[in-house]
Amino acid sequence: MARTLPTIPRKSASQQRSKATVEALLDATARVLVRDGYDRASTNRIAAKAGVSVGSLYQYFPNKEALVAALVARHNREMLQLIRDALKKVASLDLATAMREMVKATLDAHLVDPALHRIFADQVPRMGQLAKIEALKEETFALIRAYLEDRRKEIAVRDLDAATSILATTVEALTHEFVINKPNALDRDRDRFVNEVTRLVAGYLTPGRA
Amino acid sequence: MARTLPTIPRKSASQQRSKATVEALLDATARVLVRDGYDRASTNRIAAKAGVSVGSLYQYFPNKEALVAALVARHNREMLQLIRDALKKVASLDLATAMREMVKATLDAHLVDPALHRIFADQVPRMGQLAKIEALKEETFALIRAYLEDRRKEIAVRDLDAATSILATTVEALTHEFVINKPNALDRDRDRFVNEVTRLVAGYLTPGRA
DNA sequence: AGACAATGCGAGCCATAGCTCACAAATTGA
DNA sequence: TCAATTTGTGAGCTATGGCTCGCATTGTCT
Repeated sequence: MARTLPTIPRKSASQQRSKATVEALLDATARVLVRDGYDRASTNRIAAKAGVSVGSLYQYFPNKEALVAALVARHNREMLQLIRDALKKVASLDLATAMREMVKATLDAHLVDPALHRIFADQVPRMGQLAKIEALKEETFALIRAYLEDRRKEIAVRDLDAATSILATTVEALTHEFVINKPNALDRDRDRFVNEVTRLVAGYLTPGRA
Repeated sequence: MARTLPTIPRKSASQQRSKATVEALLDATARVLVRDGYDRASTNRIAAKAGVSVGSLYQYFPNKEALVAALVARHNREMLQLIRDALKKVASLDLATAMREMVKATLDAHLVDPALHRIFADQVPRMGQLAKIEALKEETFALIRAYLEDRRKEIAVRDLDAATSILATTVEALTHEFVINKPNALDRDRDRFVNEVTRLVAGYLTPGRA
């Protein structure tokens, strides 16, 4: 056999292998969590689903908590990226439009993997490392707060932190509830939802105009 | 010893005894949940704390899930009673005042036992019988919806169900967040909070007036 | 008093799940 | 080629916690 191009170095094959293992474990964790729930998602089951042995699992994650926490982190990164992009795009637009885009982005974020997100919300205990489920909220808070700061003059609110908190919490809670209770919503339903939520928060920030 | 009044019948002493046992178990469950968290709250520990044996525990509750579910139900009953009373009082008042009272009642409800409520929210998995944690929301929904129906003409919303859902979810989420993040809030802080939330929801229902 | 029922007891069974460890296979570098 | 290193394996150890069951105590009724 002609061994073609032996000089081209494969870039760290071993690293590649282990990376794939880690990815497989995270993917399997997500699938098993969704299928069986948090309690029934044993590390043995997850490893089996990933096609690796438990031993390998514990080579990359010190315990079950850390494994799930890593998955949460990955999921939060994906969601947060959408929020970030949306707020970047509307930085220069008016408040009502910006709010609308933020609500839409939040909805999109929740549609990344609703089933998994629901498991996180309903079954994964927020304690220890898992408390970082909340990290998403904190980062979102920072993004929104930065935007509001920019537009401070246009909004009718004294305490910016309080307003940010109200905004972030409200939009998050409403979006979560909507995705859970209307899993089969059509585009039309989603538009209506976005309309209502936008009206709610925009009216709060700028009470003047209807 | 003079056995005084032997003729007066104790009303069903045995029933009384078992009722006390059940109460002790529920109280102990609450305390152990708050102290140790859901996972560490073993039935043995709870029985010990209640001063009864595990066997007695399983005489009144088929399993751990049912035990915690019973506690959740008791807690929800207490909270819901406050909401119910508040809405009954304001049935004839104007919308803004009614909203304010509802927000205040929701806050009071969350202050019944914040630590326990937090455990329910953060650690108790919403599955199986425990899903009834959500029952509180549904009943609150019904109460609010009935009120809004009464005042339909005054509010600027097409879909009453949607409005109710937005209202209930928003107030609940904001109140929850407030109680969690500001556990040592003063009356002054609470008033401010109630003001803001009232403005938010009242502005949503009646966009006309600021 | 005596019998029957209701309630309480708690050592221990059993299933499960997190995690370890001694070993094997793959990969790399020289 | 061959040792050294990285990566993978999975049977099984250990701890834990839900739950049972045979027995004891308390209470009731006649």
